[in-house]
Amino acid sequence: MPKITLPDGSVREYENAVTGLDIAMSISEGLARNVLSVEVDGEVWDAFRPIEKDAGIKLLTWDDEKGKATFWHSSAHLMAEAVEQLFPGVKFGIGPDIENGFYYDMDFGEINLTEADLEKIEKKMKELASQKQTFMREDISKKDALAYFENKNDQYKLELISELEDGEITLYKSGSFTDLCRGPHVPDTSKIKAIKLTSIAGAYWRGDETRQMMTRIYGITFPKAKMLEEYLVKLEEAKKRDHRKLGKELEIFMFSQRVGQGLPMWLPRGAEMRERLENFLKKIQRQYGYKPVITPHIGNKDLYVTSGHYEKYGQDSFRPISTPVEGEEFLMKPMNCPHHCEMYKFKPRSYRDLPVRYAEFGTVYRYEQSGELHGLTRVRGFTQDDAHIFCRPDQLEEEFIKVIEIVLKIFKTLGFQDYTAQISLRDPNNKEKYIGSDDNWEKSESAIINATEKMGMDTITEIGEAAFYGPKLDFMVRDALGRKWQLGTIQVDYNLPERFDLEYVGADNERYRPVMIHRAPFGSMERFVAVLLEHSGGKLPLWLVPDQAIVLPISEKYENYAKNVVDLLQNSDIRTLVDNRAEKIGKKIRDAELSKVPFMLIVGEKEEAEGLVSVRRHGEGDLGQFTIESFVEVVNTRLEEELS
RNA sequence: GCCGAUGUAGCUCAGCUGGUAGAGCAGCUGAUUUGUAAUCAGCCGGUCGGCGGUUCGAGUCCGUUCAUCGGCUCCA
Repeated sequence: MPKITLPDGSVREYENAVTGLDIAMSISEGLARNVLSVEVDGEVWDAFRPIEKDAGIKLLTWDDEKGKATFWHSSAHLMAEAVEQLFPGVKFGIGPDIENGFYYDMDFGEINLTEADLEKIEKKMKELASQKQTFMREDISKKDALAYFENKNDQYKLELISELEDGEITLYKSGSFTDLCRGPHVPDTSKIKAIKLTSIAGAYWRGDETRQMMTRIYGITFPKAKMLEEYLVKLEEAKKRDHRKLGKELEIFMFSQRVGQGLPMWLPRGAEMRERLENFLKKIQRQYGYKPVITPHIGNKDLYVTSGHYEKYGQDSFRPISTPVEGEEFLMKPMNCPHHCEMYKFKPRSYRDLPVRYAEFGTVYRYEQSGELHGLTRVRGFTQDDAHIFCRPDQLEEEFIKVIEIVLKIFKTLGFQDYTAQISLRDPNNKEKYIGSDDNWEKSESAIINATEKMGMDTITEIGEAAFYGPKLDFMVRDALGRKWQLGTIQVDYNLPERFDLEYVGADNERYRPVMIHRAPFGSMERFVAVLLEHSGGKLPLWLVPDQAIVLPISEKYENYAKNVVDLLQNSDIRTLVDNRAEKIGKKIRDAELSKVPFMLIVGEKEEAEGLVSVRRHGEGDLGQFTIESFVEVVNTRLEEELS
């Protein structure tokens, strides 16, 4: 006689074991149609699995993330079934649901799958889905499970099973396909109405590059055809916002094969924009007591031997630069901290001098793997808005808080409201991956946790994600389309002060070791600008945008007046262009709209006669006529709002 | 680095089964002198990513290499 408690607190009693579907049916038929799975005391179950004991349940539909996950996981099975029918003998790895859809890793042996095959599989899936195949759950002993997949000659499933405990193994069967699976699944395949296999890619078995390369097929499915259409439209929108496309269109940056892969070059409009960002941060840093420093682009190899980076990354980096002196080697600097450590050592430091905060927009070079390069977000040469804070252990938490303030100020100014702060701690079961004493790790981890708590921040904590030298706090932002990007980072480091033998003299005249904080609120200028472009869709804030206004004379007759307007605006520090082409005003407006200039100033007979401009706002339209002075004021007010 | 795909004018793209390149936009020139998202005409522009091969003949087929894209892995 299970007693079932629903989320609203109501309790229903049933005579016998009851399934999620039964419960849904007893509420309404519509709900029963929509239910995908059911959460039973916090665990997601099949909606068709009998509940025998008292439980608190929640019926999951497409509107629940967990319901979606069930839907997509079942879709992965459906795809596997289709593949197995079309390509008998294919072996299966894993096929989970993901944030947007699902994938399945499969070993096709000698067969080379092409995009055209995706359509075939898709078609087969639709056929199978419409057969309304039910999913069946079956508990199976380890022995029987091994025997089953032994028979199928699927070494991947055998490997997975070998790692499972007897008694916790289940199979799911739908149509002709049986899979090792924890579940849960949707009641039947007919719920899967719209199917799109999106891409095909290679993926190492269990993410290990020394192991078999499998074929991964990504797909997404929906319960309604319209949802798929909307999703595809959203994908198109995302493509339009791609910073690689916008960077080209807006002339922000470029790459050249001849210069080299992953080596971005900032075009004038991009370089000016970057300078504005840098100046904005420099001003804040001055207020927070940072001192600018400048260091060279290369450093002696010994510097990185001392820092420990050479040992860890030397083999995967740009090769050292040799000199006429036998045995002398330099490295392109992969980070700025070793240089800054040496600067700390320039003179003896007193406890009164700390914290010392050295800031530098430092360009660094890292040999990223070629397949990993991606626009401005992943490059081989980039500029960090780097700074290193050398402080006493008792100052650590306070300094950490101040850095967080800077990061939050930047995010606020640039409109990244939706961010996640992730605390990355070390994996206590895998301590040999990290350097530094247990004691130091504990101290720095608690400093980060305390600082975020005092700032009242929402954080997520990831165990095992720390850098090898210390824990960190990373800021991830979501862009307008919900994609996640890592930007700012704050990292505690007890290791480099040790390796560089950094010291300060305490009040008791004893020598002590300072703590170091690495921090970069933007992360890198390249990545930040990339994210900013995608976040804004190229409609940059007025204070950053390359050209703030463009004057559009109606005809040649008003060119002189247009020139006057440009001069006046430039004198008021408004970045202004003029379009003097012999084109009609409609064409000039169209081109200006496409190039995303925030303000278009149309000038013709009326404007010249009365000393006015007709203002059109990008994406909004005509704002009416303004005097030059009042337009300047509109711009300045807007700038103040943005930077306040 | 690995798997797969792609690579034609500054940009976006066409070019069927091999017969020696084409459009729109941009640019230039001229005409037009224009009132809130494309005025018209003419012209310029490509050793079809590079190298090698097959062939009477290759943008089209093969090999190789470089770059880009989608993933995997990695990210001081």
